[in-house]
Amino acid sequence: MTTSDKRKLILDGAEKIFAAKGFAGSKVEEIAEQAGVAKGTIYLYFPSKEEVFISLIEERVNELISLVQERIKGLDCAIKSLRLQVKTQIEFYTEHAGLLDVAFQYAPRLSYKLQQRLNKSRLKLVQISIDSIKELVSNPKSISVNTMAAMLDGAVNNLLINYFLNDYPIEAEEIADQIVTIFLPGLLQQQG
Amino acid sequence: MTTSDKRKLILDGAEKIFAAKGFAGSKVEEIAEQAGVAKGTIYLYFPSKEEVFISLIEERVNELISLVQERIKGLDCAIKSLRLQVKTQIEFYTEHAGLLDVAFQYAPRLSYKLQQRLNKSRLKLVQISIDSIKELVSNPKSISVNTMAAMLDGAVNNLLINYFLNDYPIEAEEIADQIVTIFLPGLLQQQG
Amino acid sequence: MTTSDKRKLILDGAEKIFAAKGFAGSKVEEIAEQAGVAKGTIYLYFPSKEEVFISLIEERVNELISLVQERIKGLDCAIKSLRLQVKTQIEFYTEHAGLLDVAFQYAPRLSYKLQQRLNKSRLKLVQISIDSIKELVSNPKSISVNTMAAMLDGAVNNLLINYFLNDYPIEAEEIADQIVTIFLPGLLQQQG
Amino acid sequence: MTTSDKRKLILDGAEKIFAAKGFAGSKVEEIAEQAGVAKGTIYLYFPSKEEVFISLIEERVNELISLVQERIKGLDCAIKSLRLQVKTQIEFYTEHAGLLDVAFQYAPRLSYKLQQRLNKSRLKLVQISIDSIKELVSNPKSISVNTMAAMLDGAVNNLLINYFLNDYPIEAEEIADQIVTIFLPGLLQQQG
DNA sequence: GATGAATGAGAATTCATTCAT
DNA sequence: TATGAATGAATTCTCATTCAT
Repeated sequence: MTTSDKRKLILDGAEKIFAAKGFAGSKVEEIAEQAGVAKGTIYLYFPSKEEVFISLIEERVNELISLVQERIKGLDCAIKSLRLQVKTQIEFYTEHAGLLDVAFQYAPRLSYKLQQRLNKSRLKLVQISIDSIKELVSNPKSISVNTMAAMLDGAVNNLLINYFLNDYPIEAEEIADQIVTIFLPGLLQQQG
Repeated sequence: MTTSDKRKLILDGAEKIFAAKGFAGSKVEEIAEQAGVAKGTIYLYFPSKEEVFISLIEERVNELISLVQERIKGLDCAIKSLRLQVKTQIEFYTEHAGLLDVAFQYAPRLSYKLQQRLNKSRLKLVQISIDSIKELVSNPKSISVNTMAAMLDGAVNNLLINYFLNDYPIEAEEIADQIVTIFLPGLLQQQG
Repeated sequence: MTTSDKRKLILDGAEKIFAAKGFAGSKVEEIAEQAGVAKGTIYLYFPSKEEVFISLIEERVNELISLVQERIKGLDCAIKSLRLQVKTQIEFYTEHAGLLDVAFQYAPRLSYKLQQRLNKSRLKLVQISIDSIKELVSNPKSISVNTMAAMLDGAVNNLLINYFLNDYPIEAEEIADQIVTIFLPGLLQQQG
Repeated sequence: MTTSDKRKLILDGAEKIFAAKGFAGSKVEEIAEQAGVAKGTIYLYFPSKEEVFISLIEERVNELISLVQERIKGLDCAIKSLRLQVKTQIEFYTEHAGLLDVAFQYAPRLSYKLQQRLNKSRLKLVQISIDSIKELVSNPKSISVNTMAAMLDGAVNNLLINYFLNDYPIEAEEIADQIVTIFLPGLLQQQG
């Protein structure tokens, strides 16, 4: 097993625990157990519990971005592209349930330097939606693309939380359709 | 000073600290200091730190609900009613910045009994949006009112976070307009 | 029991443990137990184990200095004064066996700021001998008073360690006599 | 490279680290690094960190003894012999600054068996001074040779520490002269 | 022999809660 | 009622030692 295999093992274990219990509620020992390594091993790969946390978020955000970019590459229909972006995001959030919420929730308690790193990741995430909306609404009339992207992201997120809370099965296709159905008319009316 | 005055004092202090530092990051001592009472006094009014937390959320959610109900009472235009509901929510969230997010974030780490209480509050919140949308869209075609309400709530929330992050001034009127502008077309098309 | 009583209790407990086991070998829990308080209580009075250590040394050095100054006050014979100073030092070291050695041993591992504080105490200690020798040897011929004081202090210290190691009973009178017997001729020849 | 070469490498590395940071403050990893070997290699040559420590002291003490014996062999003047012994000790202590102090400081925390071994080394060291004083003071009047030797050793040690603390350059000749100047008269008066 | 990744017992420190005043 | 000193369970991080390569 290579060094980066073990790093991945730890991050995967950390994700399960952090997503379930939040940052403060997750014990390093639990993470180690979940990852199948010893407590001390975690400190060979990361200098602190906080650094495990930040690294995990950065990793996942980058994965999501790569995934979206790869999938919508070459699509020529802006509506299809938006829908696919939303769907990919839903699938990813579902697979990493709760993690990203936990992530940004804890930001204010981290050191300034770590907050900066987290915020960079957060901005990368919103950028995905910004790109998709830009493609769709080239000259928005009255609302900025950023604002529209923020609404879209929030709607996606909260709809998922709602599904989780009610224990509905998450069907990415269906949810993506619902989102697009509600948003598309409003977005299109923004076309200048 | 009456008993309920002191209770209020404690909850107000707790809100400031919880909103800034999250549940785990907030020390009882800090809350006491912020409230201007001694640490021990808090335990005269609440049996535990967790109970302070839950009581605070319940209190604030009830305040928001009363406020919305009072404001939209007697309005006969559904669109105006929706807009006012959104605006009120924005003003309230702004005043209690971060608190409600913190609240629901911590839910999974509380005991089952306390989670039940928190979820009741959460459902009450979504209910506000459900009521407004029901008024607007009496017979939705393909998407449930709950789903639409969840999107709306998520969009409101996230837009606010976006404003905070970018240090834009929060103008409730303007933000409410933006939300309604994007959502209204989609919602109206749902009219069966 | 007043606040300073408890502080004293902790320092007394710490002295026993530090002297017996050194800084690194002493556990905060043991110190607490020895002092008859809970582990957490120590952190009400001192911010860290290191601070307990430094405070203890400072306290004891100040006590020794006061004791010597008080005892030799008013003596007009320099030889008697030197002898009394040596004797007092011996009695004090005996009562606080090993503590001061431990103290200065650990200096290099403390932070710079704490080292400064320790060194101040160390200099205060040597100053006692310097004062006594100055009184005896007003115009030293070839060796500085500081140098002579350092030899005297070292001899006192090591003689005591030697007694401890061999489990001889420590008779301050006798040891003071031995020191003075060996040193006096050499010191007097330094009289310019 | 032979087995004993590597052993020497490790002990030399250990000395630097132990002298600078004490026993508890020295990490096996640092010692390995300083010695230019891997951590695991140390455990091929020594069963534990403690054993590295004790072996180091024994080695150095034996070197010092050999050095003194060799140098004063054949000298017929007892005073010159004493002075040379002191000077050799000073040179050795200077070269191995701090090591021996560290050594005996840690004795109480070692296992009984290891303490015995350390004490044997300590006695060997004092024996050097005892031998020199015996040569000078064949029938001491009132103070035992051991006692005088302990004073001498303490004075040498402390004078060196004093020089270190004040950052004076260590001139073995000069310091040996100062020691002998102060001690000789007292010692000679002990001649029965 | 040599390596250094992995282990896990052990220690310092924190902080919710209690309780004597 | 109100206080805040005292408690000790719980948690993060360290580092001597082992062992597979």
